[in-house]
Amino acid sequence: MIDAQLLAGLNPRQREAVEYRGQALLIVAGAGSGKTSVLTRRIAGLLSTREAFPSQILAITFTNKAAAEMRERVEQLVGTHAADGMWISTFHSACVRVLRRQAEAMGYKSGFTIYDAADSKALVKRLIRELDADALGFTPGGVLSRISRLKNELTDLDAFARGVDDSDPRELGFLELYRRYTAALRRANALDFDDIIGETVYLFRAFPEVAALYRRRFRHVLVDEYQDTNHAQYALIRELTAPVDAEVADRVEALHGFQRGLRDADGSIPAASLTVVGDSDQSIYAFRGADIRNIVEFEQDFPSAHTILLEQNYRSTQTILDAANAVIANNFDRKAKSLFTDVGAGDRIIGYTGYSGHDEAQFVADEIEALRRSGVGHPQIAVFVRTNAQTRPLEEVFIREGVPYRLVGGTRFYERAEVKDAFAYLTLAVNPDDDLALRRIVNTPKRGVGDATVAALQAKADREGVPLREVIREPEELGLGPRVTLALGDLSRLIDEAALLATGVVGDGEDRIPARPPHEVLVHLLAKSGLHAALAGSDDPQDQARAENLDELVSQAKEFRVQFPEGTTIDYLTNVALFAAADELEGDAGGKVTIMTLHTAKGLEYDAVFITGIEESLLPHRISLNEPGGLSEERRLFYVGITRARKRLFLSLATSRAAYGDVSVAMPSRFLAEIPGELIDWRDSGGGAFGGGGELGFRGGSGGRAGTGLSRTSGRTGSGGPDRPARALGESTRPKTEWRSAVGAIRDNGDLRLAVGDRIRHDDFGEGRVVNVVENGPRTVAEVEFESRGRKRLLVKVAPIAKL
DNA sequence: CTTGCATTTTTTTTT
DNA sequence: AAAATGCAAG
Repeated sequence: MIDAQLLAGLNPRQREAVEYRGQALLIVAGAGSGKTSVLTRRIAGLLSTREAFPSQILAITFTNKAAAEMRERVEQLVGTHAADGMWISTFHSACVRVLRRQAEAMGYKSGFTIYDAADSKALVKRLIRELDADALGFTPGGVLSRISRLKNELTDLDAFARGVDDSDPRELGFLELYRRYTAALRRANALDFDDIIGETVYLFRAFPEVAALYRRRFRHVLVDEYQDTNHAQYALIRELTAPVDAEVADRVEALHGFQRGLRDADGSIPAASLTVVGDSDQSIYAFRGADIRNIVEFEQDFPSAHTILLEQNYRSTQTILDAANAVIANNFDRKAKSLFTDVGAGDRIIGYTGYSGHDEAQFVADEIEALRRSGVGHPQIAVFVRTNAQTRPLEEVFIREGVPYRLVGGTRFYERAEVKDAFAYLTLAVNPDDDLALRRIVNTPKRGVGDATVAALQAKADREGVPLREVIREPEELGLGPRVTLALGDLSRLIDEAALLATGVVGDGEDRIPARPPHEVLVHLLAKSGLHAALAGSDDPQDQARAENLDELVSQAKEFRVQFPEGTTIDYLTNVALFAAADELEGDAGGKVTIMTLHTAKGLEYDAVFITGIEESLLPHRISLNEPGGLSEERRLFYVGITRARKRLFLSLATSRAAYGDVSVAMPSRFLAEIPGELIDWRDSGGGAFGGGGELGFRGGSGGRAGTGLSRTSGRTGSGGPDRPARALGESTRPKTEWRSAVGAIRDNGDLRLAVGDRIRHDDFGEGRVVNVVENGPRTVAEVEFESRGRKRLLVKVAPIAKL
């Protein structure tokens, strides 16, 4: 019997989700429906009733941060140490843990390197060059995404080769690239992100005893965000939750000296229980291979499955939920589901149309200040963007306005060149086979090792079938210049020293000394390689910043030491490789507003949420429109964004936006027309991004009335927004004409040039005379003295003006 | 082999 | 606008 305390405060559905016992359970959990509470109480229930030991529980989350949070909440329910033996981690962390333990079985060494996207790309780029494959139209990105798709589908090299059309030279070219890519990873003792999952599945399939070990151990498997699993992850779950034959079970128990565990009548170990939690409407990772069918077809996959729907939302106001429901209803291929709450309507959504990304950012900054004055603190506020590039104007305005913020994700610290260089050194200390790492740093800092030298090294390595690292062990044999020979010898000795520090293994492993913690290895490498000195000694201020980044890296490595006192250098590198953007959110926001992408925002909630850049070609993103299901996924992304908000929601867009060092004219997103007009209060675009002056040309600024240029042209001037049916219709039948025609009102004057003294006519302000022009390419601003309206500043490219 | 300058390309989202 | 690439000069 589950303790009544564990069920306190739960609604009947949630309670059922905690109490149900059976082989398979699907919890369809709408946004904000309290699924984390349900999951943690379900785990706590299993522990407190002694149905399971902590060690028998495997919970898979989407980010490390979510895992830490879940562990903490389970601990709060059942006591601090009860949760210790549980595995709560991401797919990738769990698989790496398995693979490091069983690496030899799969032909890897335990110290394998994990290649991130940039590493993989660098490798593919080189392979394309070597094969002259760009002549066939191959690009690194294209090849990589295809390889990734194949791996997510568990189509390995052999399987792909069997099905390839060998009359098609392009197909053969791709096969050769796939082959070389696979071979290079193998030789480097490296796995890419997709391999981490795939190789674990292959491991379980090839070695039933290994699979049995984990199946026997994990009696309860719980998977969060199930809608974002790809085929390989699905296969992994099937492997983990399959029964074990009697003979295999006997063998494994004998081999490891285990007691005879739980068995069925026929002697087999029964399948573990599986609980998955997900929401098809929040599936936003199809581009990464996530297959929505995994959740849609769960009941077919597990015929005994029980399904529970959680639709009551405990997060948002009814207004916000109405908007979310209306938007998502436009996705035609979904099961009807509609969130409701009993907290009441709350405030209306605020809409804003700016004339530029800066203007939009100014609106956000102003509203944040207003929120703060009304008692909403910065940590309760988040600003979402579709693409990382959008954060720039936000940052600029926030800095100018003194709005404290933290940026999550974006150009990540760990992706900076100097940081990756440092990691390449560290990698070589634990994985000497990693040729890519050696290539990266062999001439960083400069040692006079150019392409020709690297080619000579590679040639010898290929001849002898050894990694590059071995070739630089005896540089004299290469017949290079004396300086280069000396430098390579020094580098080789440095790697040996670092390897000794990192692993504590001397020579052939006969002797051992205590391994040093990762930050000490790092400090040694940074000092002795000259990497830090080369940057610190440079007169380029950017290099100074890079040197400081390395200092910062060292402090982070020390921080790792505090968190994981037993962590080895390999653990540290793994930790960094599997570090996710959302993991940065751990701890409190420190009094700051959070800026992040819509993707990173999934699973989070804030009192006030700004969704910015709600424009055609940004949300939905232009590229997504060419992909099957792309539009629906973009709509889900918008839905995810909306449902993050508890009390206040702000939707904004800009009519022109800087891109590629140019200004492009944007149209409002079709998604805006899907929100019932009465839910949104459209503000005009007044307010001075240019120092409190007038409006920079966009029509919505005229007259200070409510409503944007969009609603004006649709014949409405009230606060109701565009005139259109509130009811959601199928996408194809939905009338969008008024939005389309509204869009026609946005001007693009091309490269109209104005000079002081020119007379112009503005659609709203009438005639005026140019009194000043600040040339700034496409962002040229003209100051105009209007006869009736006074002085205004206009963005020449987009203002509704004509030269007289 | 390195440096500096000119030219081209790039931005979707991420474990 | 910034980063990556290509090319010529030292």
